Amino acid sequence: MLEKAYDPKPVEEARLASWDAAKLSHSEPVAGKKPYTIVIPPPNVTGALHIGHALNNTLQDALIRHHRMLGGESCWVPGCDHGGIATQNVMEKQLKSEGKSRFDLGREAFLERMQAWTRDCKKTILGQLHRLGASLDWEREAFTMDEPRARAVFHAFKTLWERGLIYRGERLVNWCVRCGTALSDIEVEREERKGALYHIHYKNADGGDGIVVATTRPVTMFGDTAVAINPKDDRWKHMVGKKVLIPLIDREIPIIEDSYVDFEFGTGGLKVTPAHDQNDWELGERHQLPAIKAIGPDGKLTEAAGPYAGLSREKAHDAVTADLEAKGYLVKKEDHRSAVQACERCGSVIEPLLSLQWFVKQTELAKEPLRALDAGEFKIYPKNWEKPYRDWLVNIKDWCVSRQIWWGHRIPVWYKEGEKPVVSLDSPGAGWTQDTDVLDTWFSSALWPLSVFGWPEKTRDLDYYYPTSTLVTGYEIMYLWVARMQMMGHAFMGKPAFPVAVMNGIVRDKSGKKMSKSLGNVIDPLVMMDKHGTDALRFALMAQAFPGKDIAFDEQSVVGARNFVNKLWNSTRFVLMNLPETPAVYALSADYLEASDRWILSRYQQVISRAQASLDAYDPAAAAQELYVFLWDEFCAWYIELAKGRLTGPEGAGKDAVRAVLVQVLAGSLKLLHPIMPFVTEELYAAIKPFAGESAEFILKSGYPKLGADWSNPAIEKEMGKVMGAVNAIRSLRSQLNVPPGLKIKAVVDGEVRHHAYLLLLAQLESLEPMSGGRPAQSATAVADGATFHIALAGVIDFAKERERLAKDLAKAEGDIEKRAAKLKNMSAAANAPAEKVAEAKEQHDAALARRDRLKETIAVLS
RNA sequence: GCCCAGUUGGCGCAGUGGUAGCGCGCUCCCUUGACAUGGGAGAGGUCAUAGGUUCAAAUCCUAUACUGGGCACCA
Repeated sequence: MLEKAYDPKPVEEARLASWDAAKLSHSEPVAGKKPYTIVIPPPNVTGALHIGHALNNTLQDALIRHHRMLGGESCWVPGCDHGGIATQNVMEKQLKSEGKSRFDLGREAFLERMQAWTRDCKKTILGQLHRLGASLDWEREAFTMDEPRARAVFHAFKTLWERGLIYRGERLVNWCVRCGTALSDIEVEREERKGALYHIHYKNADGGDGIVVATTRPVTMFGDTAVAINPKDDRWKHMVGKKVLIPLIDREIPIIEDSYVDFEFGTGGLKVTPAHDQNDWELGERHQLPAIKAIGPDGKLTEAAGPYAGLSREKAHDAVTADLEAKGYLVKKEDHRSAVQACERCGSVIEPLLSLQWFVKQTELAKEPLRALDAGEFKIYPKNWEKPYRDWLVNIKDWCVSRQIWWGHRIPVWYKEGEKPVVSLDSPGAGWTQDTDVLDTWFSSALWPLSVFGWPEKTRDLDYYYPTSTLVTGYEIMYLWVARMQMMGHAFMGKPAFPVAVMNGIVRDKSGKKMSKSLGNVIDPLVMMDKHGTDALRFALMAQAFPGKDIAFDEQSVVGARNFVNKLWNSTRFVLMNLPETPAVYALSADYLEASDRWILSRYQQVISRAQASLDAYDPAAAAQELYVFLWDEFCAWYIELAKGRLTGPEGAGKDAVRAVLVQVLAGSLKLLHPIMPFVTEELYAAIKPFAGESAEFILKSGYPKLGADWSNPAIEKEMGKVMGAVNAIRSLRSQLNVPPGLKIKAVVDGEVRHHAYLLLLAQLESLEPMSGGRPAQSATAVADGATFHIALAGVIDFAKERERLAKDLAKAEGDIEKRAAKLKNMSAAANAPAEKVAEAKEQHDAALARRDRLKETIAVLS
């Protein structure tokens, strides 16, 4: 017999062990069978998983399990991402705490240490996924930097190079001074920061008045190669063609005209620094201006800054502004808010820096993904993400893929004095040296759906599993990852990597703030699992995972889910208690069924299709809620209570019939819940399956629930609705009169109501007789739809109070009638109101009238 | 500046034309043989605002306000 309360820990451990032993989540190509494939968004090896991973992976697991139950060959590929800069930063922090830097170790020793760290980290992460119940195909574990993936990366690089889509060139790139590397455009975040706008006087070289320019960053002036004005700007027109001197260093630069300059901003004079600003770079190109670097890759000023050379950006800023003021160059300083770019990984301010980098041309690669989107070959859920995705592809810029870090795939290009560079995995021979940069981590991530199946080899797996079926990931990496996988998929396989991408939201704290270590509001999924059980965490997340929406996560939701798990446990316990010890099969049959049986079967049938439809629409929250309400409010609260009538009675066909309904509906519900709560459902299924006539070793292999016949029965649902209404009315009356819940009372009924036995059972009635003659003395009245109940309570009833209570009911009823009458009037007057709806409204209106009349009648008798 | 999403009871959220729902919290009652991780009964919302379409609007349209996000930015 089951314990009184569900204890997750032993069940989870035992079930995981049995699933592993049976290799339940392993997949091999099966000829003629269409696979359902998902590749995991590989977590970075930066530490442990957070609650967002729990959401993302539960979502995928639910889809995988669901498809497996539907009979598909499901394959979910696990793995981790080496995580480039993010991971290197973690290691550098570690080193720093030891008082070292990566340069102290040297490249080789550093990479060795990274490998060791990676091994540990992978173990942690995969262990956590396992613990979460993720039915990943563990034999297919991949890593973005393992040998097969390295081959894929090399092949991709080489192919793109040969197609002329990769080039090296000196461009202005986003440079993170702290990380010491270039970044792509989407790895920088923009934020508005408070700053100042400095108006600086540049004197004429020949001694004239000169010009005043406005800038937020005076330090960049050492890289100025011109001052630009708008050709329509009369204030400065006379300056065109003249030369001015950069303050403090007195280097001569020309005044040029360009319509880019906004003469309403600042002073109308724009200092042009091609080496440190994108717009200035473009201006420089137009006017063939030289680019002078004033700031180096280390964030310090260069020789171009004369006396300030060697100072950091920040120190130089202070020194330069102070000197400008002291020497009278500073005309004005005003408060100014400006957009600053920050490194997404470390938050430091990005320096636009001219440097030699590798780029992947994007315009051509974006063509096929765009076509696929427009052709409906690729869909994003929820759909509103499709527009930003399209816009990004349309306006795409070349992708800077080289990073000046050590952790990553080294760029497979070799150089030798006097030779053309060669693309090769290994050294082409003596005297050749390899490029020291590594590739952007997203380069290997972009190949993930291909590389995990052995591409570039034409493997059986690749042929079978590619393209994958669904990608589930957070919307924050739609450009970084989703779009790039599609580009690579089209480029190398001629097909999208997946026809569907499902975007999950961000798990925030309960007040809606993003979780972060510094805020101290991080929720550890492991802690939640330990405290409340894995199924509870999974259910809590799924129940809130509305498509694309962020979740405000409150631990209370897990407690609620834990209670639900326990409810499920106990409902099974109840059913088992009412079954014989020696298993017998209770198959569903139409014989001996009562109204309540037909009612729950009708409801159950609807739930089966709705749960499936919701999951098919990638709406797990709808499925979870549907199942929650069905199980708790309908199966437990009503059906089990009604079943007790027969279960406490004598053995016989009727009792076996109710057992069959209990067993079959419960077993099916467990299957429906399994994708969301795998552990408890497996445990309970094992206990119930002999009675359900099933023999699958695992619930996952038991198939999706189906009903042999069509049990849909709207008439019974309506009929039972009336019974429930009557029960509620009597219960309400009892409660208001403070009748003890256990006390059985006598009642008489005026009007027609069916299923007296149900009323006796659920409303705690001793008897229910049809009213003969008048209303019983000393009684209170409950008015339900179609029937009036009087319960005799000698000595208990305060007539004044009873009248008051009924008057309140009457007021409600009158209000109700008013609304219904207005609606009916509207509809009747309208020519285009559907007849069916009008009839419905009429029926409701008449019922309300009848109810009011019966209330009035009762009140009249009382007074 | 452009675009997208959101605005529903104390809190978190469902609800795409026909009498406002759920979870949590709150109030009262109940340890009745599945479950107090439970049961029963309640209180609590003019569905952001203003217009419009419609017989009928939380739901469709248009504006406005606020919140969040994406994109692009004037140095």
